[in-house]
Amino acid sequence: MSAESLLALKASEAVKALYGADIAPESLQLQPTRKEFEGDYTLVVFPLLRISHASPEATGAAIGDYLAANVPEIASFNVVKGFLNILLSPVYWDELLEEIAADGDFGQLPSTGKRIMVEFSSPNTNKPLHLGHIRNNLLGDSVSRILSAAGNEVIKATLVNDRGIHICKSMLAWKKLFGGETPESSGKKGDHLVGDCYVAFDKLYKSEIAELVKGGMDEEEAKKEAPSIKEAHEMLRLWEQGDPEVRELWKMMNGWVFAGFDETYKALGITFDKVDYESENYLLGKDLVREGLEKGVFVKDPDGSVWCDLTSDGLDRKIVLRSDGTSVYITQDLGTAEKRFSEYALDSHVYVVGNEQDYHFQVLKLILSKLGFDWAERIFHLSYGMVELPEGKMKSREGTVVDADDLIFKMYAEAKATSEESGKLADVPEEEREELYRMIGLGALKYFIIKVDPKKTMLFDPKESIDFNGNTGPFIQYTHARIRSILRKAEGIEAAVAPGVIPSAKEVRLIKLLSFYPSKVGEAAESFSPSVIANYAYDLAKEFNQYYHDTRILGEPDKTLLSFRLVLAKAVATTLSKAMGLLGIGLPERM
RNA sequence: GGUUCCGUAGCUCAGUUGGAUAGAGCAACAGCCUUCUAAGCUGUGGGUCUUGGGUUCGAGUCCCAACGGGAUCACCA
Repeated sequence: MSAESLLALKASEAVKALYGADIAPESLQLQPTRKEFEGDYTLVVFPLLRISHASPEATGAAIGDYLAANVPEIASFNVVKGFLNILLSPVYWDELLEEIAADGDFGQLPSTGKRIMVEFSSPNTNKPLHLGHIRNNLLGDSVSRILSAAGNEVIKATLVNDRGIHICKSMLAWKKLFGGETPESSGKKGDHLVGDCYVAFDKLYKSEIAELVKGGMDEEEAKKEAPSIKEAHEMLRLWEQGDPEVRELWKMMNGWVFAGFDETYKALGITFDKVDYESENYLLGKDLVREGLEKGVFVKDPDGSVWCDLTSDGLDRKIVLRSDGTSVYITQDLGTAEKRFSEYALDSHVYVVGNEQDYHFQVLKLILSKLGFDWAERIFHLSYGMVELPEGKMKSREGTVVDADDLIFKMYAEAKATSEESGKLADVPEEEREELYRMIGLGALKYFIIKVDPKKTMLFDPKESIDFNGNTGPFIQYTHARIRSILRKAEGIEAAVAPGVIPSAKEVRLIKLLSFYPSKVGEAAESFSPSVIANYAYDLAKEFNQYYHDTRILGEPDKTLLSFRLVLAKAVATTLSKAMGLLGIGLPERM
């Protein structure tokens, strides 16, 4: 049992014994003591004054006396205003450390028996991935790992957006303007080549619009009448009819893009359990529309289009089927959700999608629950904020994006430069060194993104490179490398916790921090927020670095104490490694 | 305009679900490498938590309003 729950239980007994009132242990306000006060845990007694009918000081002292007499783990207590600070005994910390060190599954929470699907990434195949996608991928990957550590069975899924007008734009531009260029002939990564086509289309399209407007057409009209957009629409129609030539071109260009994406995913260390393609799913949902019409959830307009009226829920009327009978985006999403929940018997489904689609998911959930699916409320939209540049939003079509591949390479190069400057890895084999540079560069990038609360819009300034000092991934990696270095040198020394060691204040703080790890995993899972884990890992690393600075480990003459410190250091390294592992960040043996 | 998210140090971000004197990092300045890795450690300066009300023993945190910023409200995806 954790100290916190033990104390809460005993405090609840105290209240019963002293004042005759029943208070549930979990409703007591027990928290870690702030570091400017003496104590380990603090009971806030203000809420109990109504029961005790005594001053805060007297109430705190009375409960403190009771606890000290009945809980052997308590060494002493003090009362400051309405705060009862409780100090636990050295033996308690020794035993706690021993428990943590011996538990190979520390931080792996018991199974909930639940199966959760996490959908993320879901890229369009008409342009390469950029920094915004990186945030999506890292969040999805990390949330999956965290949910899994919290005892759930997790299925990582992605839905590749491989068809539609945007793909046709790239295809058309390639056909007209790229003279048969291929990734092989140009040496360009496939997704980048297709992205160039997309930009080229946009340029052409805009010039056509300008031309038409000059000729006296109004802009709205020109946007519809530009020859290139009409051609793109024609191409989409041919694609839907299965025209062999169009399908062939589509297959070839998508193949380039997939090869490019694979490289990027590999560099980021991201994998999926299930990959769906929109080209195979886009007809899903039509049955649901039929069903909804029968149930009266949807209505058909005279022109044949089908709508869901959400005005009584404070939203608008939403179209679910066009007048020509073809489906819209949400139709497919309705169908895909239904298919997944029934096929996989999901308990819940998390969608990692940017906050620009908040409205879409609100509507999606509402329509599903109107259709009578009780699982609709177990859909969670993990809505994350945009990554912005100092100038504002990134725009693919205008080329103001931070390219994922470029950024990953820059981080690697930066790590390499920093490392070479220090010369610490001079004797490490080339291949291993390269591996370390990648790990550190990626660690800096991933941590930078993931330490921020997902909800918040975050800023990235390409002119200032991502830091390697301070509250960063490499800081934590460095702390780990230091510990591993000590442990290598300590090989042969027996490391065990012996009772009777009186931990220093710093050591107690470290053990306490370690003991928080499982509850941090739970908290992160509950709020779908990897930043909780990132901030925890930083706190732990920072605490250890302070300890490292003023406490010698290997030089300690007392064998028992030496052994205790080695166990502590190892537990810190292991926990850091687990925590960072949940963020998809590797920790090096040396750096 | 409706809905929704956000507003904390010069900058980037935390803030344990309402608790004690609001914390880190970067940037600036001053120190610490004959001692386990200086990608580290220590110190100094820096705040009307956007503003105004309310709820209560207690508000950065909850409620209301205003101001500022983002997103969204298509027979687009």
